[in-house]
Amino acid sequence: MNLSKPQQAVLNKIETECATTGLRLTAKRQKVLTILIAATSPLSAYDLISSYQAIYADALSAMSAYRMLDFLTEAGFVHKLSTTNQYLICSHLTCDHEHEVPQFLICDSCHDVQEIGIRKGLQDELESSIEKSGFSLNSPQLELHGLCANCNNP
Amino acid sequence: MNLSKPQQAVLNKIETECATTGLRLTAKRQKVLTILIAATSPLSAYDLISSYQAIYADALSAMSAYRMLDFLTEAGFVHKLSTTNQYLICSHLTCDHEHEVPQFLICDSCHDVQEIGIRKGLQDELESSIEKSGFSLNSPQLELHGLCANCNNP
DNA sequence: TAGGATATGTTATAACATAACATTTAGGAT
DNA sequence: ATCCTAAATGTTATGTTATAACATATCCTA
Ligand SMILES: [Zn+2]
Ligand SMILES: [Zn+2]
Ligand SMILES: [Zn+2]
Ligand SMILES: [Zn+2]
Repeated sequence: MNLSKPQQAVLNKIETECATTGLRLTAKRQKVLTILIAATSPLSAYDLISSYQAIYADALSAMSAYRMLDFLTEAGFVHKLSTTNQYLICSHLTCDHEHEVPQFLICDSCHDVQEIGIRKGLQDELESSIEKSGFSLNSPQLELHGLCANCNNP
Repeated sequence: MNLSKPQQAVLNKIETECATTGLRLTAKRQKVLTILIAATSPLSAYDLISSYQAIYADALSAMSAYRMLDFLTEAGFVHKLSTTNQYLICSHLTCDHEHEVPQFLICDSCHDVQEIGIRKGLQDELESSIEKSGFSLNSPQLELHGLCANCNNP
């Protein structure tokens, strides 16, 4: 499986981070990551399984797929879109800035997804408005549905 | 099935609104609504089916359940939590103010859910920050996970 | 190189959701 | 009132997403 240069950079970054933190990036996990990095749109778990079979000529069981997706999500390399039950590589792995609260703009027409970071001040206000009620946030993630620029002006 | 006074008010409000707008609130839909209004926590579609069977001694097929949930959601009476695949009655049906962007605080410990409205200015900023990228929002709904006040201070 | 922790394999099944087509019901036009 | 049409519901089957439970393999460390 061939990755473009920027895609390879993402993989390298993850490898480095795993080496540093002690997370185990096994061969299978790396293959799964590679598929997600190369994907042009979010994949369902079973999409991933099909791709894996097609690309590596090797089976990936549902159980394993979910375990690996959990691992990668937990580590922050991958995000899950819970409105569509799909998984995608984080778009901000090779950025300098710290990773912000992920906010996804999901086009309901062409299914393109853009990951943007929520502005700090906005996030703060969101959090403070929430914490007034005694609620403490875990990890907010916003999934916003609508139409992308292309689909708006066809 | 007995509803408390405020619960009955919610149902009445919905009945009135349907009468006004021409939406058809059939007997089955009303029964489904009643269950959701009386529920103390969000229900999965299959929870609803079980309750329906238990309470009305009558079958509700999965197909029908999903169709009714779609209808009620579409009408704005019910919200779906896509992070948990559950449905719940809107908490703001009998409020005076217009319904705001729904924002759910979901306790990952006790599974309590609180529906709050996002402050107008915050919503505006969220939207404008998004629309700069040419994206036009459909109906944003925020689902935020964390710990509720009770579970924070046990 | 033994032993424990972590990861993966395997099988089965649970939980969530929709397709396709038949039948019934509600409400308006004649 | 009767017909007509659209909307709602019934029915059966199946597709899709996700996890349980237990076995085996692999990795790391002492
Ligand atoms: Zn990200
Ligand atoms: Zn689009
Ligand atoms: Zn609401
Ligand atoms: Zn709680």
